[in-house]
Formats: sequence, C-alpha cells, structure tokens
Amino acid sequence: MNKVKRHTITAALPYANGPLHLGHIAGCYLPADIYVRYLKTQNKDVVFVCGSDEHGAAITLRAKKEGTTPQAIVDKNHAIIKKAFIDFGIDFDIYHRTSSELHHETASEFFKDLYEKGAFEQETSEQFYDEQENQFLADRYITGTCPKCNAENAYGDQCEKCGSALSPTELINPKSTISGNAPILKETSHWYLPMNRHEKWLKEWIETGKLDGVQQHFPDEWRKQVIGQCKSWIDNGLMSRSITRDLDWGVKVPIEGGEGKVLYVWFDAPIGYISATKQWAADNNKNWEDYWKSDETELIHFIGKDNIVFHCIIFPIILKEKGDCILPTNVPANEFLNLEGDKISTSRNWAVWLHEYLEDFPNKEDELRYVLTSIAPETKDSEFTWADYQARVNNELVAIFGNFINRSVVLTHKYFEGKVPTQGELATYDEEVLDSIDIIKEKVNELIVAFKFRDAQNEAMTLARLGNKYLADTEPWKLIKTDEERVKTILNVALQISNALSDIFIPFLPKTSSKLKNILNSNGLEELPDEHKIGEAELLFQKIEDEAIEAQVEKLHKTKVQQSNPKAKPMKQEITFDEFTKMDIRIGTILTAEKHPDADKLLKMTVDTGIDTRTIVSGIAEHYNPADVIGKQVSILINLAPRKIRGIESQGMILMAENNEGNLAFVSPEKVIDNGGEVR
RNA sequence: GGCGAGGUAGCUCAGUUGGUUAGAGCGCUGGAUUCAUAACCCAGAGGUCGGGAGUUCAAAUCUCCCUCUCGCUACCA
Repeated sequence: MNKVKRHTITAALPYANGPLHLGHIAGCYLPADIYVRYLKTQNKDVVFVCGSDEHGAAITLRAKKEGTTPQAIVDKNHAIIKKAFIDFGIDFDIYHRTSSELHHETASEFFKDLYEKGAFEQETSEQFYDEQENQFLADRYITGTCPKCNAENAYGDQCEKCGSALSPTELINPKSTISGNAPILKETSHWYLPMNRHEKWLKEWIETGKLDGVQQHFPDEWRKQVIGQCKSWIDNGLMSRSITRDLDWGVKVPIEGGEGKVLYVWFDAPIGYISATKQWAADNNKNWEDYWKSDETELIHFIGKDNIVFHCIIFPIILKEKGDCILPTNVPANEFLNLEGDKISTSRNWAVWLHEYLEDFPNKEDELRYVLTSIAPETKDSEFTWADYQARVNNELVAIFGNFINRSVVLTHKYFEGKVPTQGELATYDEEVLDSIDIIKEKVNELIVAFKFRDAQNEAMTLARLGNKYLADTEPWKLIKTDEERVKTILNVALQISNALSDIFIPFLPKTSSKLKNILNSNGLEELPDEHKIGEAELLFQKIEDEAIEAQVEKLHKTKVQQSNPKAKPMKQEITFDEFTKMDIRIGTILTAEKHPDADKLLKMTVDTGIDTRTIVSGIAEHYNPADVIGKQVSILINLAPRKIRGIESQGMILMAENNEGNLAFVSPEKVIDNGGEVR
C-alpha cells in the first residue's frame, strides 16, 4: 500500500439490546481507544468511529414483550451505552447509531448500488407466514420446541437453552409470537450474497495480502487466529447468505419487490461505520470519502473473535463489490475474556457490567483500563478476577507508578519549594537514565503499532520502575545533607522521568496522564525547564481495599445464584385427556449402547420395550457413557414417528428430565417394572 | 467428527528464521533502606516448556500420534 496519510479506526458496533460488560471493553473498545489516542499523540489524521447497532428482530421482539416500540428500546440502550463509553473514557470521534436517517440513506444506497452491479442473487423460498397478521415471520418471531434439546420457546434461529443454531422449519410445533397461531409456509423472495463467487480473491487477499496484484496488507502483521479462522471459512467453501428479511424494523429494501422487507442486520451494521464517518465529516468539515476510498488510508477494524467472519470476509466482499472502497489493513481481533473461572454470560448474568463498575468505583476508570490492558486476550482467552484486579492496582499502579511520582514531587517540595531544581553536570548514570526515556518511548510506540498493547503498557511501566530504581540508587534524601547541588540534578532527572511518564501513558491511562500533567503543571511541555513551579503532591491512585473486592465477588455470585434458580417454565397449553392418551409411553430396558459412529453427542441404543426390541438414537452421549446405561430401565415414547438421525433410524424417544444447567437424567421407575409397562 | 487457536514458573503472560545455564511482571523467601500510599531497592528459591515417539551435533521451537481448554462447524425427536 502507499504511504499512510490517514487512519480510519472502527470498533465493533454494540447491539442496542443491553449494556456493556468487561468482555466487550477488553475485546475491542479499549485496544481501539489506545491505538487511536496513540495516533493522536503523533498528530495523525485519524477518525475513530463507532455507534449502536439498533436493528434486528431481537429488538422488535423485546419491544413487543415490554409493550413498547423498538425505537424506545434502542433510544434507551443507546443512551446507556453512550454514557458508559463517555464516562469510561473511550474517545470516539463519533458515536453514531444505525437507526439514524443518514445511516438508512447510506445503507440503502449501498444495497441499491450493489444490486445494480449484479452483486446479489434473488431466491424464492418458503417461509413461515402469519395469516392473521398478514405478514411473514422473521426467525425471531417464531418459537417452538427445540428439535435438539426439546426446550420450549426456542427461537427460529437459535435455541437459547442449548445454544444450537436453528432454522425456523426445524422447530417442533412452531408458533407465531405475534398472534400465537401456527404459521403456514408461504413463498417469499429474498436477496442473497453469493459469497462463493469471491473465494478466490479473498483467499489470496487473506493469505498474501495482495489484492489485484497490489500489496494491500501484510499477513505477518495479522494475528494468527484471524488468518487461521478466515482460511478455515474459505477452505470449507463460502455459502450464499440471505441479506434481506421480512420485517418492518430496519433499513427498507430499496428496490422493486422489496416491500415489507428490510436489510438483514449484519449487512446493514458494518455500513454503520461508513455512515458514522459521513456524519462526523459533515460535522467537522471533512470529506468522508478520504477515509474510505483513498489507498493512502489505513482502515483498522477492532473486534472480538466472534466477529471475524463479518469483518474479514463478508464486509470486505461488500466493500470490494462497491468498487471504490478500501479494504481493512488489519483486523486485530481479540479472543474472549473469562470472568472468575467461567465464561462471561449475559443470560446467566455472569458479567461485570461497565456502568455498574463506574458506579461502584468512581474515578477509577484508568485502574480498570490498566488491568484490562494487562490481561487483554490478544493471543488467547484470558481471565479477569477481582483479586487480580486488586493486586495489579495496588502492587503496580499504586506501588510503582503512583509511588514514584509521589516521592519525586514530595522531595521537590521538601528541598526546593516546589520548583524544578537546576540540572547540574550529569553523571554517566543520569545520562543513561535520560537516554532510556527515549528508548522506552520508542519501544512502546513500536509495540502499539504492532497492536501489542499488553506488552506496550508493560514497557511503559518499566519507565516508572526505572524511576524508582534511580531514586533508590542515588539516595537524594541522604545526599541532601552533604551535596545539595547533586540533589538538584537528581530531582531534576526524576521530574523529567515523571513528565515523560505523563506523555507515555496518554494512550493507556488518559485521565491519570492529565492529572499528572496538572501536578507537574506541565501541559504541553516536553521537558520541564529549570525553576518551573510544580503543583502540590497528590496521589495518582488509591489502594483498593479488601472489602471492595469481597463485595464485588459476592455481588457476582449472588446474581448468578438468582439466575441459576429461575422459576420453572410456565405451563404449556392445556390439552385434553384424549390428546394425552395418544402418547404411548412404556417402561423398557436398555440392552446395548454405543457411541454413534458419526456424531459426538449421540448414543445408539437398543431397548427392550416389552413389545419388541428396537433401535433408538438419543443425544445423551455428553452425559452418559454407553457402559453405564446398559441395563437401565427408562421411559420410552414408543409411538413417535421414526426418524433418521445422522444416518440411523431412531424408533422412539427416551424421556429425559433436565435441570437448569442442562444436565440430563433418565425418567426411571422407582421399582422394577415389567418391560412394556405403561406410563400413564 | 472436521477446521482454527491455545496448553511455558503459584498467578498473568513473552519466547522472533531450532543454538550456550528457558525469560518478564506480580506473588513467595531473605537482605537492605526510610524520601514515599508498610510503598521502593537488592538477592534468592521456583519450570523434565500438556504427554509420547521421531528428525538433528542441537528441539519450548520442525514432523507424527495422544490428551486437555477455547472458538467455528456437523449431529442432538
């Protein structure tokens, strides 16, 4: 690529369906913010865009459930998220939203343009339709029994109980969530992005960094897991993906035949980066096209690993089809952040919410930034624990950084009335220390540019460590009795280090940096001049007390307990006795059991039902070893229509009880019953 | 099952194209010190680099097999 003149930095658009947790912050917003703040210290031309992703069926569904409008839902969440970002100090140039008029316009134009270029294929298929409401039902508007785990109220695209991805037609007893009626299948037409057309250039672009023969990025600079994941996708063959939906909340499909349809969220959301840039450009007298269409612009997407396919495959296809847009220069996706030994989970409420942290730890934004950067999941999943948070704040920020500043400032006040003492003749040691300031700065910069923020921050801390060592080695508190001139030089050097720290930490700890600059009275000063008056000593960081940490751990576990003992599911619809007697449930004995040869979760069993011996395939391999189930008496639904599962016909269903954690147990008779005994 | 990424000191992590006694920060132990938020400074202990086999003069690093964790994916009546 040509010389980089400007930078377009994006951070994944948060979904306006709930608040942000620490995983989001560590995953993309904090690294993006560090990178951007660094670029700005270098006076680079940079725009940092983000915004709320406000479309999608999940939001309309929620609105319905809460008896409000989708707009009200997103207005509320947009405000919460935006405020949390501002309070925390993520410094977007613009935090936009996809429900804005400008975004609709932009996404609409994009679609139309690509449509006219023949980038899409139209396909007709059968989809569920609610006759009473006269509308097609998006995946999320259909619930039914999950075909995988039998949970009630699985959505048409996903079962939240077992996490399986579904398609609506797989659901058992599908129901429209709008009218409650059973939907019918009806033909509808949608547009698809035929991604297979793009496999060849994508593969070359990912693997070699070349696009149409031009070096566009350097794969060595990309994270291994990003390249690996992309190759995996491409090598498995890219499928056509539908980019429209029958829904009325979203960006309207702007072409003939598109009535009643909107763009699917993942098509519309990344374009949000562009519409945000447009808005920012309009507000700041800039030309947005410079930031998306110039090959002198570096485009960086900060995301979590769950977003790799969208940013490295789908969005690049869209951008390339558009013709005049640049492709991302790098996509430094982070892995996941775990919490206290478990995955972060919104549904189980196993999370530390950003807005709650900001309330519980006022004015400790930088402490959280420091810890999250120290443990950033850059190369593998990492773990946040409150004990570690406390240790890092107390042992590193307080003891090393804060302490060094405090001792330098206190000594200056004590001996020289708060004025920077004149630098006398420098000893070799002084020169070495002063030289290492620039060396460390240079190293930090190199690491930031390579997206190694964890290492970069650690390198920055070495300057504070060096400062402490310098004071310990030179012992000005002793020398003051014998050699005041020497002490002047020593403290001058210590203050120059302090000042350098205020610069070097700008990207990582912006609030601390400006606090330090206030203490040193050094805004805009690269070096502190002789006799410069500094402010009073003030602690940069406070220790985190044990009680505060214990309270957080307790809070976390308490909310989890609440969630893991939810109320039992509501009763299903009433049925008649007749309907009940249709089910023929018998006691049977498992005779043989083996793992299904082609599936991990399935056991193939033969059972004696008293009537016959038959084969049943059941998804319990993760809960039971074959050897342990042989001989067990179980309840079997024997008149269920046979069905082939992964190549083997299953003739009935073994009844299982399931607890809140998804653990399974056989429903067995309390004493031995003859095989074939009826359950009624 | 397929694919991708990981498994390195108590904890969080580095280890570039294979090369001398495997590193950092924190924690731990001991020492020194008092300017400083019992902070800082010095020293030390601590690792058969997930397990096994192979290639090589030489393997944490390359190859194969196994195993565990995370993600994507298939299967779950």
